[in-house]
Amino acid sequence: MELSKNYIPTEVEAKWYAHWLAAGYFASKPDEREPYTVVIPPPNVTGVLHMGHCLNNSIQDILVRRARMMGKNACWVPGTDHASIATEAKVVAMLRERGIAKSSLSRDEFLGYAWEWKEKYGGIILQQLRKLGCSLDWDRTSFTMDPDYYQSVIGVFMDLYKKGHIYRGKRMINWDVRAKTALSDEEVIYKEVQSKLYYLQYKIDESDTSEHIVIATVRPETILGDSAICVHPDDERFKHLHGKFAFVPLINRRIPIIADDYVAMDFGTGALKVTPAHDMNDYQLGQKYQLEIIDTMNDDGTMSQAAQLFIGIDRLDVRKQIIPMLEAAGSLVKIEEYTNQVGFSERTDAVVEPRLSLQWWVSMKQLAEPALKAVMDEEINFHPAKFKNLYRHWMENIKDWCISRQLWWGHRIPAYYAPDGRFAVAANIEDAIAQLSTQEHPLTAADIKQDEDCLDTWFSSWLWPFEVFKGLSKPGNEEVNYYYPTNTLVTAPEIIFFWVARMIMAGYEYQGGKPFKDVYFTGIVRDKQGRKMSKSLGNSPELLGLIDKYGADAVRFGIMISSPAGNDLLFDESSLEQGRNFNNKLWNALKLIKMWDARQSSNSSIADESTNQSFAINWFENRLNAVKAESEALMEQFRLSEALKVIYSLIWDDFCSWYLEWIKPGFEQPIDAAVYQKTVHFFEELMQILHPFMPFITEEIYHLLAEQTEDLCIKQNKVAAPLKASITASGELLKQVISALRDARNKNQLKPKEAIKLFIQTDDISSYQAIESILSKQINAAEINYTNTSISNSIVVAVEKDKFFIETEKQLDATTLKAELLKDLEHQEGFLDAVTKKLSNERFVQNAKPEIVALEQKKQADALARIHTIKESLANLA
RNA sequence: GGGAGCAUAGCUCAGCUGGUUUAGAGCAUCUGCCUUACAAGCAGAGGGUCCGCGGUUCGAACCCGUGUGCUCCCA
Repeated sequence: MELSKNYIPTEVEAKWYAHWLAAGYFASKPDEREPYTVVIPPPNVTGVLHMGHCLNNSIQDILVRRARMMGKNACWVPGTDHASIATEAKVVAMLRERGIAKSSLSRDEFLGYAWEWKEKYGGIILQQLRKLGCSLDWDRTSFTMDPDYYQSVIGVFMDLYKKGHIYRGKRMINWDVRAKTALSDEEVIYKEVQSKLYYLQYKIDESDTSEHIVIATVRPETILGDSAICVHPDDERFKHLHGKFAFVPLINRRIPIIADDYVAMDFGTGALKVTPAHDMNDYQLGQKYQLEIIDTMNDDGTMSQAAQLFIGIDRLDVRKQIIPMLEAAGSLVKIEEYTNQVGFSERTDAVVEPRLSLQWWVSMKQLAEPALKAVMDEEINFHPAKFKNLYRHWMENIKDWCISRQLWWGHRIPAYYAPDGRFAVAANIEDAIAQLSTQEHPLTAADIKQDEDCLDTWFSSWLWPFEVFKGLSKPGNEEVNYYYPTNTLVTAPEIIFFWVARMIMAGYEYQGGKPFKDVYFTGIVRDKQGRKMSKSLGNSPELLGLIDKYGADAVRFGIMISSPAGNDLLFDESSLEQGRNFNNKLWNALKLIKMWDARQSSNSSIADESTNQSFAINWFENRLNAVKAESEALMEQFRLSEALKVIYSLIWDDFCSWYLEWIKPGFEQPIDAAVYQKTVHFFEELMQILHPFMPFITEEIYHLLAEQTEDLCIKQNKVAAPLKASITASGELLKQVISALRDARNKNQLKPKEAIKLFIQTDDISSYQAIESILSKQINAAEINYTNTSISNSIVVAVEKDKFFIETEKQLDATTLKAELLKDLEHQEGFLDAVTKKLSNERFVQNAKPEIVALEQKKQADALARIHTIKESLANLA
C-alpha cells in the first residue's frame, strides 16, 4: 500500500466518525459499569460553532474518551438551550426581512414562526460538533423546550411559589408608551440626541436667607415625582445642608436632602434630584433611603393623578410646557445644550421610559445555603480552585433573582390574573379558574389573562443536569439514578453565577444532591492581542474553515496546547500549524515503519539483553511507562494542556528523534523481526494515549500499523508498568553524550558527512559497549576506542565524569575551544562557591533537613569533579 | 464604588510542601544541514534584575507587607 507524502485529514475524519457512530460506541445505557457522565453546556439554539465552544467541547471530549478507554460507561449528553433573548431577536429579524412586524402578530402566530425557525436552523452547532469529533450520545439530544422539559420548568415555578421562594416585586423595566408594553433590553435602541440641560433651583426649608439648591436635569417634567435631593457626603458646598429639606418647585412638596457617595461631584451642579419611580439608579437610592415612590406617568405616557399638574398630557409635551411655568416661578436658573443617549423602542420608535413594574422574583438566601456549603466543603470541586473565593463571595452576598423576561419565546409564566387584579399560579387555565372563581363571581376563561412574560432562560437551564435524564418529569427513573450526579461540568468562568451556582441550587433542591463532582473552568478565548473574541469585533475565526484547512485533530491540538488550565487562551493560528505538523510527523513515522514491514529478518538478537537494540527497546519502554504515569497524574488534576505537552514530547522527541533513529537499520538493511514487532506495539500504545486528544489520526494509524481486532476508540488502557531508574539514567546519559558530541562537531565546523574517530576515557567501559553502535551512528563515528590517557590535539568533551576525544584531520580552532572551556569553568566555579558557602554556614548544616545537606554535599563533589575535568581539558589544549 | 485574580526568556506559560547542579518547556530567533520517514523536516545554539521596594528565614521566584501596572466580575 502506498502512503501519501503528507497526512490528508478530510476523508479519514469523515470515515472514522461515521464508523464510530455506526458501531454505537457513543451510545450509553445503564449497566453494571461505573458511569462517567457529562452534560454539555447547552449552546444557544441559534449558535454556530466558535472558538469558545471548540475549546470547551474539545476538553469534554478528551475527558469522555479517556473515561471510555478506562472502562467506564461514558455518557455525554448533547443538547441546546432555547435562549429566549437571542432566538427571539433572530426570529424578529427574519420576520422583518419578510416584511412582517412582530407587533402585527399574535403571540401564537409569532411562536409558530419561532418554532419553524428553530426546526430549520436550530442546532446547526450540533452538526458542527460532529466535525470536531465529539463523542456525544446523539440519541439523548435534549432541548430546554422539549415538552417534558417545558412542563418541568413550569412545575418548578409552581413548586417554588408554593414553598414561598417566588414572589412578585417591583423592578424598573423599559416601557414602550405607544405599544403599552414592556421591552427587553435588546429591543431598546440607544441614539445620541441633542437635548437641553435645565438648571432648576429648589428653595431650602427653614432658611432665613431664602437659600436655594440648584440641580440639573434633562427631564424637567420628572420633578413632579421627586422625593429627595442627593449630594456627595464629602462635597464642601453642601455639607451644611445635610439633613435639611427643600421644596419641589411648582408643587412645593417638601423633600429631604440626603448624602450618598453615589453622586458625582463634578457632574452638573453636584446635586442630584431623586425620582425613584422614573430612573433606574434613583430607584436604588430610593430603596436605600426608603424614599417615597411617586409614579407620575400613566401607561400611555401621559401624566397621572400623582403628578398633580398636567394630568393627562403627554410627558414630552409637559417637558415644553413646564419650562415657562418654572421661569415664571423664578425656579429656572439657566439652560445648556447637552448631548446624551436616549433609548428608543425598536418596535414603535417611541422614546422608552423607565417604569416600575411588578415582576417575578426568586428569593435566593435559602436556596443558596446548601449550594455554598457544597463547594466550601469540597463536595463539589472547582478547577482551578481559585474560583472558590469568587463563588463564596457571591453566594454570601446573593441577591434575589428576577426571572421575568418581556419576551414570548420561552416558558410562559404560569400566573393568571382575574379582572380585579387577583392572581393564581396554576398549571393551566382551568386550575386558575378554579382558584380565582368565587361563589359571587364565577369566572370563565375569557375573564382570565395569563402573564405575558416568559421565564429567564437560566430558569430552565438550571435543571439541565437531571432533566436531560427526566429526573423531574419521571422522578427516580433508572437513568437518573444511574447517571446522576454527573461527573464533570466543563464551562466558562463568566457563567459561574448565572448557571453553575444555580444548577447546584437546583440539584440540592430537586434531587437532594449535587449535580456534578468536578467543575472545570476553561479560560476565555482571546485573539493574539488579548482581546476577547466576539462577533462585533469580527476577530473570531471561522471554525469550519479551520477544520477544513488543518483537520479536526490539528485544531483540537492547537487549542489544547495553548490552553493552560484556568488561564485565558490567546488564540493564534500558528498553533494549528503546530498541530498539522504533528499530524505529519506521526504520518511519517508510520511511513518509516511501514517501509521496514517488508524487510524483516528472522534471526533475532533481542533476547540478548546486552545488545544495542535491546538497550533502545528497554529505554523506550521505560520512557513510555513514565509518561503514561505522568500524563495520568496530570489528567487527574485537570491539567490537560500539560498532559498533551508531555505526550507530544514523548512522541516527537523520545520516539521519533531518539528511539526510531537508534533502531533504524542501515540503508536497505533488514530489521530484526522482534524489534519490528516491539516498535509497532510501541506505536500502538502511543496512539492509544494520544487518542482522546486527537481521535481521528490515531485511529487511522492504529489500523494501518497492523490488522486490529477492535477499534482504538474503545480499546481499554493498560496500567503502566513500574519504572526502572537505572535505565532512565543511562538513556539520559547517552542522549547527553550524543548532544555534547554533536555540539562539539558543530562548533568545530565538522560537516555531518565527515566521519570522526572517537576515544572514550571512562571507568565504565561495558556500559558504553552496550550502546556503541547507537553512539557511532548518531555522531557519525568511523570507530570508537577506549583510552586511559588524554589524546593530544583532539577535541575534548566532558560529560559527567567521562571524557571524549574527537580525533580529526581537520585543523582545530583552539582559541574558540579554550574560550568555551573557560566560560564553563567560570560558571562551575561560581556554582561551587555558592554551594561551599552554604555548607560552611553552620546554621544551615544545623537547621536544614539531612537529605538537603547530603544533596548539597553531592553538588559540591560533582562540581569539583567537573572543574577537574575542565582544567585537564584546558591543559590538553595548550 | 465593591470584589477576585495576574505580573518569570521576544510571545504563551510551568515551577505543587521555601532547599531540584547559581530558573524550565513550547513557539519565535540564530547557525549548520536537500542525511534514502518527514524542509510542515534534521542537528545544534543563544536568550532571564523571576515587576519595584522593604521584611521573615541558615536559605525566597515561592511566605508577609507595601508600591506600580494589567485583567475580569458585580453594581
